[in-house]
Amino acid sequence: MASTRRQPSARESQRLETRRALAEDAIRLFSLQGFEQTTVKDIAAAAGVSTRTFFLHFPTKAAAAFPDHVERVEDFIIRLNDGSPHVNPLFQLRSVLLSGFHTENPTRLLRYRLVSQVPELRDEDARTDRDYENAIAAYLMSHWGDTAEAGVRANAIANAVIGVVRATLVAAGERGIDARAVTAEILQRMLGTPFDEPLHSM
Amino acid sequence: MASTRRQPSARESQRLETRRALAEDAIRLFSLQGFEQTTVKDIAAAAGVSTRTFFLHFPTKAAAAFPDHVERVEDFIIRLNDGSPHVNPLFQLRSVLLSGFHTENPTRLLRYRLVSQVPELRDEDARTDRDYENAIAAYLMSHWGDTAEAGVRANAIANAVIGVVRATLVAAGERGIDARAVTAEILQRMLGTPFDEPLHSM
DNA sequence: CCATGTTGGTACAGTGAGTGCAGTATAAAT
DNA sequence: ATTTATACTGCACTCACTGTACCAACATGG
Repeated sequence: MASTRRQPSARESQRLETRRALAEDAIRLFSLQGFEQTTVKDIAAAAGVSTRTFFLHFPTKAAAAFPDHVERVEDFIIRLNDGSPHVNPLFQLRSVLLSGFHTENPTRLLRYRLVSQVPELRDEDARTDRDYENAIAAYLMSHWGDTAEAGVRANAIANAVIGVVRATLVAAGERGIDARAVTAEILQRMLGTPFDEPLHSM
Repeated sequence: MASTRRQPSARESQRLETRRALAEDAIRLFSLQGFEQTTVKDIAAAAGVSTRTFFLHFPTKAAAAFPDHVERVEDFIIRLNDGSPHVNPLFQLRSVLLSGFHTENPTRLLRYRLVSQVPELRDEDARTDRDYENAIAAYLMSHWGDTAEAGVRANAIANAVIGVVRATLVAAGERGIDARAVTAEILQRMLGTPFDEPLHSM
């Protein structure tokens, strides 16, 4: 693949450390004094680098709040394509989405509370969700074929299920409740009937 | 309520005309020379006003591409609450969403092609979708009650159905196809079984 | 171990979105 | 006729983000 995991050379580990410090200080300052009140200059100063360096690591100020996004999407794609090729892809999708809840730790829930309170971070979150949507759509189309109708159908379902998960996580962040059961039930209703079989009663 | 529709006074009509000109020139210039290549200064100059005036009418550059957003959301809410209070709210929701497709004219589809091609406008579009999501969630909760679980459920469903409609419109904008039938079918599958009755087979 | 290319970071100047504020001119209200 | 409200302007300012030239430290091949 592109980045085979080799020994972290002195350079690479220093780079990762800078990135980690930037993300940590960004989230800390956003939580502490608010997103708008925090300038990129503040974040860079806290991490001990120049503001120009910040933009070598993150494309926007908001992106620093989602430092592990690429890895998480990659992991999601791997888990999607992990199962047997004979299982119904919608069942596989549901299973992967629900198993994802197990990886939610307190730190991430704290981050979701921050995200749900800051409009700019919600926007950024919606932006990152598009990568999951595209991954889901690509996965479904790899099973359904590459026709225009399958494309619309795959994208619609991808948007819908990500919408459910996003709403659940936002609710969990805002009200601090565990909404996994509700999510499971709604996904069951939405994905329970196989979408790739024709509808009889309409 | 707040703004009862009276005679458009000389001032109000002038203001509306300025706003209309700004939106029209914004969309025209975005399509013509690209979003990033167009500055707010360009738009204001084309409309014959100062750049400061642009920001009296629209909060951001991207917002000028969605000038009728507030009215459309208001109209959507009215249509949602229009039906009989005894009809299943999910059926009412589906009906209103599908009837909304009739109001899509060529101009709006052209706009959607622009939106689907420009990341910044897609972000703005996602932002405006939140108003629809909140409207749907509020409507559902007005039928289901104001409990925490109903809230999560209502928000999840709102996110899901808006996700379906968004995916459909984006697909329609990108590939120029009429995806209403697919949307209708997916909404039928998603909203066909009443979510407010308990699930028996799980 | 030295020469040389590579890379993470810096300094600096610039663009453009968006805001606060102090105006002006004209429509509207009294 | 006087006052008030409002659509708009001009200007100065902040800050996110970019292009470019640069440096210093590391990596690599002979």
